Formats: sequence, C-alpha cells, structure tokens
Amino acid sequence: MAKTVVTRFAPSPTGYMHIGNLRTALYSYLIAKCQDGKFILRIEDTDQERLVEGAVDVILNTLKQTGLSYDEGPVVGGDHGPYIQSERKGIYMKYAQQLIESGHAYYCFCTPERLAAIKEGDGFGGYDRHCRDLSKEQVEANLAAGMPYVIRQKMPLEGTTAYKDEVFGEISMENSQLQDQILIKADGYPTYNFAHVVDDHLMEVTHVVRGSEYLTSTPKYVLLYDAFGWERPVYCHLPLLMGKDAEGNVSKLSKRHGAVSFQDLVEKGYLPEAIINYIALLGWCPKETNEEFFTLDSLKEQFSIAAINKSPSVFDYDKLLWFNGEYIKKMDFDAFGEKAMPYLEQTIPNVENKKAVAALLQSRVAVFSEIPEKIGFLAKLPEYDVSLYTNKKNKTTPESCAAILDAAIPVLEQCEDWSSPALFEELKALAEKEGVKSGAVMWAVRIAVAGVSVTPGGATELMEILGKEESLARLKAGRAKL
RNA sequence: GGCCCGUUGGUCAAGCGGUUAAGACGACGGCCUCUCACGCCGUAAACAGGAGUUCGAUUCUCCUACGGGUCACCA
Repeated sequence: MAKTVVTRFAPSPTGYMHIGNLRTALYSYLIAKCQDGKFILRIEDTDQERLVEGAVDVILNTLKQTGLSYDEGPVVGGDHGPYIQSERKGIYMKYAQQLIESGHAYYCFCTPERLAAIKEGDGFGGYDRHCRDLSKEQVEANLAAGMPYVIRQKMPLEGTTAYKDEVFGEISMENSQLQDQILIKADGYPTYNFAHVVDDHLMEVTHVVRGSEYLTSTPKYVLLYDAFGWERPVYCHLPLLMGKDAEGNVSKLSKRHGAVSFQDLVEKGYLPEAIINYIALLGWCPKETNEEFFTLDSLKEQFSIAAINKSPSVFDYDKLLWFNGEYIKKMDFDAFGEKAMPYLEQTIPNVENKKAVAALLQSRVAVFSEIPEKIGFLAKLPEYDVSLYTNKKNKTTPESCAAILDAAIPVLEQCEDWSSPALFEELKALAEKEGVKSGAVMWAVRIAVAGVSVTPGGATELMEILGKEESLARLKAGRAKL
C-alpha cells in the first residue's frame, strides 16, 4: 500500500491572495485529492517586519470561497500543529543546533554593515563565508559576549547536488553556486529556507508543490534533508503565471498587469468558480478530453501531475471574462438575480420590476461590474442626439422616426396590455399599416424610450420595464426633439 | 554577469518519429434578430534558427537566439 500523499499550501500572510498563489494552492490541493491524499494549510509568518493585520483571514476566506478545504491547518487543527510558523518558533532552534553539531551549519557574527559592504562589489558574489571556519573557542567567546548572530547552512564547496522534479525532471546544480544561506535570523526566527524544510518533514508532507521560482534553490533544501538524514519529498514545481504589459513584455504576473488578487477579481464581479476553472487551465490540460469546463470535483478526477506543463503561461483577462460570462449564463435565474441585485439597486432604485431587468441582463453580462453601464438609461433618460434616430439597416432618419412616433404614440396610449409580447404585436401591426419595416418602428421607439443606441433588450421589452406612463413620457419627449 | 528552466497561431494549448499540426479565447465574415447580446456557421493565424541522428523530424541530441527565473537576516 502506497503512502498517503500529503501536500500543503504555505502562503505568507501578505494581506491579499495573488492569483498565482491561488493557482499554486489549487494544484497543491488537486495533487493531493486526485490521489486521495491530505491537504494541509500552513501559515508562514516568520518575517516579523512584514506582518499585516487580518492577512490570515484573507487566506482563510479565499480558500473557503473557492472550496479548497484543508484537512489540517489553522482553525481546524490536526495532529501536526500548530500550523502557524510564528507559533512554532521554539522548535526550529534545536534542529539548527543539531546541524551545527553535525557540521552542516555554523554561527555567523557578521554585522549587516559588513554584509552590505560585501554586496557593494558586483552584487552577485554573495556571502564570503567569513565566519564559516571560526574556532570553537572564538564562537563560545562571541556567544558569551552576547554578540548577535545568525546560523548559516554550510554548503559543500565542491561537487553537485541533484534532485528529480516531477514536472521539470532532473535538476542539477554545482555546489559552488550555493550560498551559505541563513537558517536562523538574528531575531531568532527561522528563514523560509529552514522553516519550511523542518515543517514539511514534521508534518509528513510527501509532495512539495510550489512555484518554479524555487527550482534553483531546492538543491539547498535537499541538502538539508540529507544532512538530517530525512527522506526527501517529491518536488512539483509549477510554471509561473505571467502578465503582459502595454509594451507587450511579459514578466511574472504583478499589480501592473491589472487586478491580480482574488479579492480584486471577486470585487469586479468574477465568480470564484470561473476563476478556479480558468486558472486550472493555466499550466495544465486534461489528457483524454477537450473539455474546458471543470468544477473542483471534476478536476479531482481528471487531474494528474504528468499533465502539468513546464512553460510559463500568460494570464489572459479576455479568456477569464469569457469563462465568467459562460458561468453567468449557466447560473439558474434566481441565483443570478441575487448576485445582480446589489448592482440593480444601486443603479436603478426607481425601477419597479428589477427581476425583468435581470432577465434581460443574464445573457448580456460577462462580469457583474458592467451592469451599471448597461442599464443606467433605465433610471434616467440620458441626453441624446437626434442622430441616433438614423439607422442604415432599417432605413430610418429623424424625419421618418418623427412620423413613426406620431403614429405610434396614440396607438400605445390605447394599449391595455402593457406586456412586451402585446406591445410587440401592436407595433408590428402598426408597421404593416404604415407600410414600413417593423424594424424601423422598433428602432424609433427604442431610441426614444432608451436614449442610447445599444440596449439590453428590444423596444417592447424596455417599455414593459419602464411602464406605460414613463414610456409614453419618453416617447413624447423624443417626438418633441424631432 | 554566473547558474537553472523554457520556446507550437496574438493568448491558453493538443501532439509524445510518418497528422490536411486538434480544440478554446480573441480577431474577422456570415446567419438569426425588435438595437445589442445569446445561439449557429465559416475565415485568417503557429512548430524560434542552424547542425546532426533517422528512410523520415514539431517530436530525439547539440549549438545559437530569444524569453523567463534565481543569486536577501523575503517568502
């Protein structure tokens, strides 16, 4: 029986959930769940200078909204807690000590000033290993004198370190490339470099899933596992999510590329399911099907590490928009209405039948935030130019529209049944009587009633929503302009 | 700059030695139509370049170019 797969998502609480981070969470979750494994959430907050109030809640809320439920982690607990690194501070030092004793790490007393001076040079040299070979006596003396110190990993000077990545394959690095990185900082907190290795081991994580920016630092981590005599985890590095700027240059997706946090996207009216669906396809493609629509459950069934690709992918807002539109169209009407209601209330508080408006909107909206601009004219007839009455296809002109409105207004005033189908029949009959295309009548009426050239819904649908009184007032105002 | 990784249409991508090189978004055109949208139909658009290996390379190897990542008391 194979060992249970255990993955983790280990974000640092920065105050927002970057979309690339979310995708890492998704893949990490899926890699576990497609193999009936466990998914752990761990908060990596060892940088005391970058603590952000409420940042953990952002992470928790995002996972909740997207349905990425974790088996162990903050709030839910588990056998390997605590799951917040700052609460685990006490456990790292003894492992660091162990490494010092075995000759894999050492105390370093170099001051920040000295390190900065070293960096002055070409900037690529890194630490000069000044404290690497201090005598035991010297170290004791410094310690006794209360000198501040950090603990560094002692890298092999020669040879190479290699590991196998599940998506990128064999990665091999010359040890001479590896810096004697800091394991424990002067404030006593561990660095990511050290804490994640210790925690992954203690939490029995079998698959380390993270962005490919860690591809080249992983040899250092692998060396740590080896130094402790721990079994190395399986590594799955994920291709990066890129953004394209105005000049067409691509780079790691960031704020300058637009909305990049999950919160931003949700605020703009994107659905969590659509976001998840879209980002699942960035770097992964199902093997046996051309299907593009996936729920979290269907992803669990289809997902496989082997189908993850290596090349970075550009985040395409257009395609996300399309996905969102598709999800909106698939929503049942009540759910759509509920989601749209805040926008409707804000934009057209005076319109009685908001449900009818929602009905017109569902197939015409790709993201909720575009609702106001589409229906503003319902709240108040906008100022418009008579040139709107000119339409090539229906062969209308301001003059012809004037005639049409003259004929239409009295007819409409007589209408008892103010429903779209009834109104449509009336106007169609009128068109026949007047010997013009029904499209011409509809055009004149719709412009008069809406005051904008493009509307969600046709003339009679809009009239039904506006009601008889308002519609006629607008028609008469329109006629007066001509 | 050193090291690591990548490179199929504008974008996401299938392909895993022999194909008319899929599909999706976007673009464009058409149909439908009470404007728009939806829906339906269609068009244009790609294997970075050069050497090998092979009967045969988009697929394998090497080189070049380009792109990205990484070299913190950040993760």
